[in-house]
Amino acid sequence: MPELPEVQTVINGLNSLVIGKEIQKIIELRSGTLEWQIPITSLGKIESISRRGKYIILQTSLHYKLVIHLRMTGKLIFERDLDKTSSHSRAEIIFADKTKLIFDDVRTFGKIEVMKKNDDIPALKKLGAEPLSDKFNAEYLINKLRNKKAPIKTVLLDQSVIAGLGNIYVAEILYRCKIDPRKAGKTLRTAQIKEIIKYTKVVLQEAIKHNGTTISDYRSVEDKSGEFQNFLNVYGKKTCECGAEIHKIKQAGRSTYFCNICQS
DNA sequence: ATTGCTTCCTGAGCGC
DNA sequence: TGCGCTCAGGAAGCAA
Repeated sequence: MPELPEVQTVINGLNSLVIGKEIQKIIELRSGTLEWQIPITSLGKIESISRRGKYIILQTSLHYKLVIHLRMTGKLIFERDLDKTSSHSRAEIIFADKTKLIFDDVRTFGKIEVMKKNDDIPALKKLGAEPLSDKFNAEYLINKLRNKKAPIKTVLLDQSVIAGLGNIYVAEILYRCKIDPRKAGKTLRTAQIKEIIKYTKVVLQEAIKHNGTTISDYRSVEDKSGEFQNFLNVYGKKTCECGAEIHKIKQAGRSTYFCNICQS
């Protein structure tokens, strides 16, 4: 599932492949995928691409923007042949130079929203700090954890606390910090909170360096798998490096993997 | 205010 | 071979 490193890898790919391309049209192949806030006949060229949390934002020259969320199985695949199709194509952005960007999404939760460049994106207003920014520091997280009775695992998945983490990276971060995912957020010591800050940045940067994690569906814009799955310590694992069994439990409906020897 | 359950959806994997 | 079941999960919406 695309989390921050996968989304960033997609953006890096888009930056080298679609900047400056004129959007001729966008075709919706499955209803509910594409949402037009306003009727638009011409979007213009793709001017810049940015990320906020797990959202991809494409700015166009005629003062519009496309806001894309891949959710669990969404992929943006660049294709030079207009006739090529994809097995679960939900929408296609057709460029004037006869290339296209396919939005492929098995589980159909992903969305593309077209809106005016200066309009607020409601979902973005709720997002917490970018984990790789200076705003994500000990003081910030201490404040956010102050009243959290919920387990730290659940808190770190909350996009209004940190924008961009998902189930895989939260598991890996807590493993590196040696913190039990079941521990209530507000009970963490300052030293532990500092560890979370540190390893969140370390793990995300390492994952970006390896083009993200591919468990099943995730692919880059050039349809390549990531490599960070080869460096996971707990997510989807049966045995810890220490030799102990990795525990798999449910927290707020999500699976959590951890080593109860190393993480206590 | 906080938390966690349910919902959306499809395909993989499993037992029989 | 094929059926039915469970599981995977990001985030919105809702209920406690």
